[in-house]
Amino acid sequence: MSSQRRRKGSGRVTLADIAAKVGVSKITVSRAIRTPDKVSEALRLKIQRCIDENGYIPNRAAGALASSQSKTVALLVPSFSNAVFTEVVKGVDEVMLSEGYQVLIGHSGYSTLEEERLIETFLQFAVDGVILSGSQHTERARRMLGQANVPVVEMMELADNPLGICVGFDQVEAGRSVTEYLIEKGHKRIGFAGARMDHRAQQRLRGWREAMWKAGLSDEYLITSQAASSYDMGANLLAEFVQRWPDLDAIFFCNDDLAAGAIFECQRRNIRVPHELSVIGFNNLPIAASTSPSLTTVATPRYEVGRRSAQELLKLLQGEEAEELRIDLGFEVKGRESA
Amino acid sequence: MSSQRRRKGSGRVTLADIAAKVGVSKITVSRAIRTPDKVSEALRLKIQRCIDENGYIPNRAAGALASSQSKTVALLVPSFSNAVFTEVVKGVDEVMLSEGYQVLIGHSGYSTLEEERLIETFLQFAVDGVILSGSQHTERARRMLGQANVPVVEMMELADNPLGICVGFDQVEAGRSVTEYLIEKGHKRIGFAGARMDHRAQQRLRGWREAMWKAGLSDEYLITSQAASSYDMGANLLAEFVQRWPDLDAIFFCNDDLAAGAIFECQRRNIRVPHELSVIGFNNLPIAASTSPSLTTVATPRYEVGRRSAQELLKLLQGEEAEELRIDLGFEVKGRESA
DNA sequence: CTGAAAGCGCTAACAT
DNA sequence: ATGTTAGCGCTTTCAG
Repeated sequence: MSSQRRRKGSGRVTLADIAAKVGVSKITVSRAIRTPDKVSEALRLKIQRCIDENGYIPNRAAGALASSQSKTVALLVPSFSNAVFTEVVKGVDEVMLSEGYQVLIGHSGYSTLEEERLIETFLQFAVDGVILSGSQHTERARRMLGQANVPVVEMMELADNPLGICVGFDQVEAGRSVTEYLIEKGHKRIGFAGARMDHRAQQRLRGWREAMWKAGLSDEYLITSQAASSYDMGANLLAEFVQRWPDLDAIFFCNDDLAAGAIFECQRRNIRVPHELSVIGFNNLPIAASTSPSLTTVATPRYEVGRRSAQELLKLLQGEEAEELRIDLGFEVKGRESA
Repeated sequence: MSSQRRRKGSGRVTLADIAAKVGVSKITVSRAIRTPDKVSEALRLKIQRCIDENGYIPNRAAGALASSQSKTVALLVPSFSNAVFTEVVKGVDEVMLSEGYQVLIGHSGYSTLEEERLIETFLQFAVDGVILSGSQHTERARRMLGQANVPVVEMMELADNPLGICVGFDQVEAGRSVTEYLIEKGHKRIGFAGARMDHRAQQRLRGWREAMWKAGLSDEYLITSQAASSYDMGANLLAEFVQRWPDLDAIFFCNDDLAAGAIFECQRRNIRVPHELSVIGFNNLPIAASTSPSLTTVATPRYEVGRRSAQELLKLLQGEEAEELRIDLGFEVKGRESA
């Protein structure tokens, strides 16, 4: 007859159920789970058995509410189809998992507006920290992150004005370096081919341009597209380059997908790489080592960026002050057959 | 003063804060957000302004707790680096987002034990539904899902005994089909090359074997590895095949990554594909259309599998009964240059 | 080592 | 159209 304002509840087994069955208080069950050494062994075992038998699964929403700590962090990447980020995700995930944090992953599709929407969503989940890709965010996203007062790490590039701290490498410098590598090899007419020109690709373009200027070479051999990067797009870009500038020495493709597509197109057109034309890519994705000829490219520390970002976030989460605001993990020009 | 059992709280702006500032009750603010038409326009506007000004972000943990629905679903994939699943994720995400659900993504690294761990974690988040890859799960995972009483969709293969419903295509049939395609082309010595032999790859292998038997052909040309799939592995497998069986007609690689790697190796070895050797892959990833020669493969409806899985889960979430338990989305042999 | 009471921030249920 | 009250399932705080 206990009727009167009955609520549904989830119908699942709760901490209170376990407590009642074992004949202890809720807090003791809670302790047995979270701080086992604060509960006598006998009791702990008894509680554990009851938990197993009843398939009790703690409700984290309740826990988060009570402790105002969700033990989750948000990780925002531009895209899953971009293999660059799969390793970043792996690095973040491994570190966070080992510290008992759950990583909530979102992909913005290279849209800062979608990123803003995701930040809002994840903030609703009361994430304890946020890892973002890049340094380009909407005003509102910045404001929300500020108000929420959560630690933020930006990765993959070194922001001038980091929201919190940033972990990555100098994309401009990388673009410059690899262009200088080509120049040192004696190339003069060096093109830049880009697609999906996100902020990082634009920085590489800037590096190319600076290197060309510095060497007194022309930066006219430039074709970029805002469309998505793909093997096909790489093939198309190559076709356009050889048609417009038949006497080109080399082309710097802003990523390995494009460069690999260009290599395939060269095979079809019987353009001998690197004898007639040098091709370089960016990122050192697995495909770079496998094509024929293999692809000269820039090796980027993606996995390490993920790990380090997570480690730094963890420090902030534990209340430590950041020592370095901009953590540079470097890059390396990887000479192979194509250039 | 008012001291006595004070708790920390999150320090963030809450619904109560907004209610107090506007001078209404909490539930009215709640309604203004969730069911705007149940609040007078004037009040709604006033509340909305206050929310914006104060940067209020609803706490979903609290909402989930109160309503015992989280408006989130879990999506478990074996791997992010496998491009097959990036499209599945995209399909699921698009559909779920459009219905106001947030998708929590986890990757099991092809381990059913890791999958079990993820299921437990996501169940702690009180997800409303779960989408799994494949039909292989641990006993404990099955039990947890059963007890949690959430709708489950398994995707990518057609389980004999689905946990809930399943959405995919017949992997055995696909393996058989593409082998028959080769047989019809007049090939007799057809090899099967596999890596990371997950359950789906094993089913394709079975299809190959069945087709070979049916045609009275030998199934001796078989090499598989439990190691991860990669371009390199494809190249290695090709090398091993041509060494062991120099007179082979064709090789069915269990996925496009392997097949592409094999194509690259053929280029290096000057093995003319398809004249000397036919090569086929599986999945029709973007690379299949781009290599030279382009890759004959099996087009699989990955994106559609994602969308449909989400749609079916949505139906279950709304309490509808499942009409079909096994939803077959088919596949298509995609003839190109390599076979 | 164990427990009682209070409350995290929100929504369901029952008013008016 | 708006409000009151209770309570979701857990952890914190204070006590013993």
